[in-house]
Amino acid sequence: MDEIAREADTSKGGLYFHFPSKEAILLALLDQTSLLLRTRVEKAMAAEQDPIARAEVALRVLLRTLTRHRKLARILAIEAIGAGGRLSERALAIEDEFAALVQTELDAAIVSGAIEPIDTRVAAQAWIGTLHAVVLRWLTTERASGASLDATYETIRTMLLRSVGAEQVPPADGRPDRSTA
Amino acid sequence: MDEIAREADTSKGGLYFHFPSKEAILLALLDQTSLLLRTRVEKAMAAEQDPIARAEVALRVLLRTLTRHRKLARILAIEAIGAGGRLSERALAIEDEFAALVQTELDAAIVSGAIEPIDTRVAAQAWIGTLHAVVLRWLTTERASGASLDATYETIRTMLLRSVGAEQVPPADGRPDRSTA
Amino acid sequence: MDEIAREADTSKGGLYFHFPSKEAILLALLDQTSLLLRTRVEKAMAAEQDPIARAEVALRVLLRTLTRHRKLARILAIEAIGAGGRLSERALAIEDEFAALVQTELDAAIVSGAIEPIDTRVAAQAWIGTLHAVVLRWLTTERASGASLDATYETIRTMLLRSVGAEQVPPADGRPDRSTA
Amino acid sequence: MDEIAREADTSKGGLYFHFPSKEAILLALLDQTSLLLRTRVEKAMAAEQDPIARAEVALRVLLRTLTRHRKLARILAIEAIGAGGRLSERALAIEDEFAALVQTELDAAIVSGAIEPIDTRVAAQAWIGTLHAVVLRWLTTERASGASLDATYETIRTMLLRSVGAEQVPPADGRPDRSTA
DNA sequence: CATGAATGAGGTTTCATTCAT
DNA sequence: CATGAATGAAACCTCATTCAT
Repeated sequence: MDEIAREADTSKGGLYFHFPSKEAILLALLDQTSLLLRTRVEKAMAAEQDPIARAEVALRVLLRTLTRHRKLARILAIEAIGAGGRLSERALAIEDEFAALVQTELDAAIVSGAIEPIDTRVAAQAWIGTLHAVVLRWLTTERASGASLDATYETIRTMLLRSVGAEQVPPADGRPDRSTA
Repeated sequence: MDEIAREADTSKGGLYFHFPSKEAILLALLDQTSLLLRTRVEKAMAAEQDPIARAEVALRVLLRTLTRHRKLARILAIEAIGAGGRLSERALAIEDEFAALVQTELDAAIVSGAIEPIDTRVAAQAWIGTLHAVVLRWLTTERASGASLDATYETIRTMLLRSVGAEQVPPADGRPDRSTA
Repeated sequence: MDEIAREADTSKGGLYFHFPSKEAILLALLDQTSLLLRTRVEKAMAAEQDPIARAEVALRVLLRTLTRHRKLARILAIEAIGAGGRLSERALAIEDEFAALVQTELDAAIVSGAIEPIDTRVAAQAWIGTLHAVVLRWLTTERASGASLDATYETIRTMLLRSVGAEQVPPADGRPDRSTA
Repeated sequence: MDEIAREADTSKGGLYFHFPSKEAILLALLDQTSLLLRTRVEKAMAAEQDPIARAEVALRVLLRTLTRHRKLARILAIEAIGAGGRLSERALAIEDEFAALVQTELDAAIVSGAIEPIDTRVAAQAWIGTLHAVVLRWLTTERASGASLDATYETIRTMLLRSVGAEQVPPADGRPDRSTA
């Protein structure tokens, strides 16, 4: 609490005026962070039409945003989960939210016939879990440059699309991919 | 330490006679657990010939063993990672060990032509990350029955094999799977 | 720390709010005590002109003040020295400070021709060491009354003055001593 | 106790077979050390006839022996005194023993007319206290070479002899000192 | 006699929380 | 609303002593 007060340029008493406990502060931080993430992810998804493209761009933006906010990524992917209590619950619930976002698109992709029927709840969890693993690895090694992360992303993008039997959609950079024509 | 001493039916002093610090106890616990896991996984892998089958059985045994030792799974998948310091390092190193096991098989599968070339380090991380996600979900929800876990496993098995472009190998129970013929 | 907190009518946590460690508390106590002693000693020295008289009054006031604060004398003369670490260093440094005070006067006495040339650093240490011995003896025996301490002081005063070859100066109580005329 | 057992090439249990407590071990160590010191000092004294020479050689041998056994000097001059309880008592009693040795010679010197009447108990304490101060300073600074210690000793020898009004006796190396003739 | 595993009281320090100002 | 001194429970660790083998 001393450190939080110092960083926030206020006093410990001031913190307790606004929040009932330390856990409440961290919970609020998680909420705010997840809102930031959701907003960015949903904005990017709105720019895509195809369900698979929407799911894919969700992951891409998630990864890009987390790697731009290393400390928040640490909190979401490591510290909150290991903290126990309501913090763990909330951190996992946030992952669930993003999984639900992905699941919705996978469901739509099944309806449109783009992919074969599959348990989309588990599939979405797997996608988010893979992203989690990549972020975790990046957080716990300093070498990983942005370039290597981009290469890593291309690899998992290919794997995840294949995992649900999706034809390779064009990369998000807009270059049309005619291989499926 | 009081709680550990109580559970171990000994005293705090006795603990410190055998271990130099609390961290050392937990580190030893991680080592012992990872050894148990490795032993079971490698034994199961030895019974398979095909690289993809070996990789697949590794995941299956890992999942089965972790779900049979809920507390150790909690420690490996959640608590050690969030604990910071050497404990986090070790927990991640253990995941890396299993990823390396999988990577070796994927490399062999590429050499044998069973799957297309791919960045096997990332692919193995993705596989383990997916398993991690499944275990995490199981740990943080009590409803999940053994049956639903088995169903979940079948889903991710299919996904993971597809993700590296592998033909669907027969399930480990020996029933031939002709769907890909 | 429990005992310090109790005596100070505060809590252990309160102590740690004001001091970073137990050692810091004791160090501060040593500093405060040595400041008190120095102040009294220097005030008394300022009232004397003759270097030997100034050195002598320093010892007299030191002894008088220490015997009026038995607990602090215990800490300075016994406990801090045996405590090890920075506490020992500081306690010895405090004795050195007083030795330096005495040394300055002995140097002046040599310059003025009042005493023969001598290694004043060692001589000052010897004077302070003699005082230390007297205080130590008084601290570790309860019988010693103020009267016997005064008699003891007269004996060591005579010895110390003789040790540097000083003519017997008049006692500080102002009664002129013509025995050396 | 672990450290003592290790240094003594035995076990903690073995220690407790021979001694009832840690304090008893240290007390025995003090006793043995003081016996060693007494033996050497009394042997050297026996070689001298003149009381003042005997007192002086006592101090010289004490200093020489302590500086040849730095660890024991530390224990006697610092650690035991600060340890509290029976250890402090015993360490001070040992200093008292040596003071008594010196006192006996000073008494004889008074009887023989070599020095003026004086409170020999206090005088002997002062002599030992001066020696204590010199040893303490040597123990807490590493620079002090043997040579500088010898020079220091010459200074305090002169001071101590003067302090009781003794004619300068010849130094113990046998060279007659005629300066006082 | 010797061993070393075990004990447990006590040590210092931390930190989320409270509250008088 | 804000401050920061104060609280005290709990954390990790130490070590003189005991005792079954």
